Amino acid sequence: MKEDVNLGKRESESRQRIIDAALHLFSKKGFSATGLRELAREADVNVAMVSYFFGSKKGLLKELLDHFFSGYLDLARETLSGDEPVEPRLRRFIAAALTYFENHRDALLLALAEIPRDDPDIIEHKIIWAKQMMAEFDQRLCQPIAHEHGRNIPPHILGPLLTSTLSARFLFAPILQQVAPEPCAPIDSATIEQLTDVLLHGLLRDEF
Amino acid sequence: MKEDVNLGKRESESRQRIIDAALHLFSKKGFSATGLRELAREADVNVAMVSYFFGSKKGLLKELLDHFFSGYLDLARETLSGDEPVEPRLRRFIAAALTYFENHRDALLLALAEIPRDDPDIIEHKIIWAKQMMAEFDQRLCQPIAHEHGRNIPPHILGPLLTSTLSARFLFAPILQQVAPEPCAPIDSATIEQLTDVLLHGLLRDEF
DNA sequence: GCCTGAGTTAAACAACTGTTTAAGTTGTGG
DNA sequence: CCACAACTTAAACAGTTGTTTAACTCAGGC
Repeated sequence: MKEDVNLGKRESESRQRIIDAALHLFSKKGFSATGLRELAREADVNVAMVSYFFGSKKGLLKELLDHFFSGYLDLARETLSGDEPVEPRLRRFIAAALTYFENHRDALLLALAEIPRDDPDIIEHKIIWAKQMMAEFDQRLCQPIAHEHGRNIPPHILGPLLTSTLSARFLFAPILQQVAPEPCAPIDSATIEQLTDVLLHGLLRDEF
Repeated sequence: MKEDVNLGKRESESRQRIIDAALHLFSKKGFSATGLRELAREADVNVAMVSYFFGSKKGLLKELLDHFFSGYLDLARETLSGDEPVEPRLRRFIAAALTYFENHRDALLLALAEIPRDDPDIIEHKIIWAKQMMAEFDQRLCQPIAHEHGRNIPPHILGPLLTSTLSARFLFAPILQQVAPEPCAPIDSATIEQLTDVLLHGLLRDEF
């Protein structure tokens, strides 16, 4: 984050309204298709406030992505740490990630859209995050799984697999809500259990 | 597709160049962040040719998405049909989908980004596709899995789960290629086998 | 009350956007 | 050769874009 981004002594309400409006609009229309005047209107601020608080439209995007990715990394570290066998740790991770995604649906959709993008202004943050996630998954999941269960899944397979599988419901929810109501319901413990079951079976059971 | 979209008696090379350039640029930068002049430059055509061939920029997007989604639906129908048990059919589907995604990496990334978008001009196609996929998965996978394996996974969970899990490697490849070289290598049979293994274990094995 | 910093605004700006239009070119068939 | 359809182009257009700037307002501290 640039040093010249303005932060008041008190947490600014306008700033938070911009963030909320940005998450909403960016997730539904995409970053580039959302104009700043539309965003400002929804946030009830003047269009210049985005530059004032975030330096630029892209600065706003970076902040949203950084916040989301670092939250995800933090929860992975918290849930995967410890000396227990991998299974309870993986259970904890799955439940925590699903809850995190549920609570940050818009940010998740935005992040998923931005992951494969190659914008030079943004890519470094993503690379830093990806490296840290890969390291965490390798140390905390891939190696213990290999040790305890004899399955060798490299981190560049396991990382994307976990994140995508756990994201799936949320990614498709906006379109599936037009087909059936269930996908938009808040994720419940039965669904968490079901997805946990599928993933634990898939990752920790013996050769098929 | 609008009737006034121009199709020549001979397959137009310019048209195909536009499609190729669009897939490339839309997948890397997103639809809205890709300007038509940039696209025309890469395709070596005049900017008016997009409207000439596709009616509009959005017409081009619709065509790319329709083509991708219908290909995916077709392969699902082909691989999942028949009276065999669900396991060999699911195996076939997984291998075919991974190959399809490998061969249409750019279109996949574009489609994944567009899935949660709510653009009124495009959403109907996605809904039609989603309904058809759900019906296919329900009939061909959910019900047989419940029958043969006693696992009840609703189509609105299974559909997104399969598609996302099989997409994962490709979604993260552009960013992970900066971390390690493997994610960008063409998908090999060992990786297909590994992902098949994980999914079959996860979906078809007994309660954990 | 004054000063200062933070927040806010309206206007301006240069650049870009997708689309349209009219003219021109090319290829094919009679 | 001519007619016609398909393809191609350059220019124009109205609208939109993100950013900048200067002026103003507000709040807090001295």
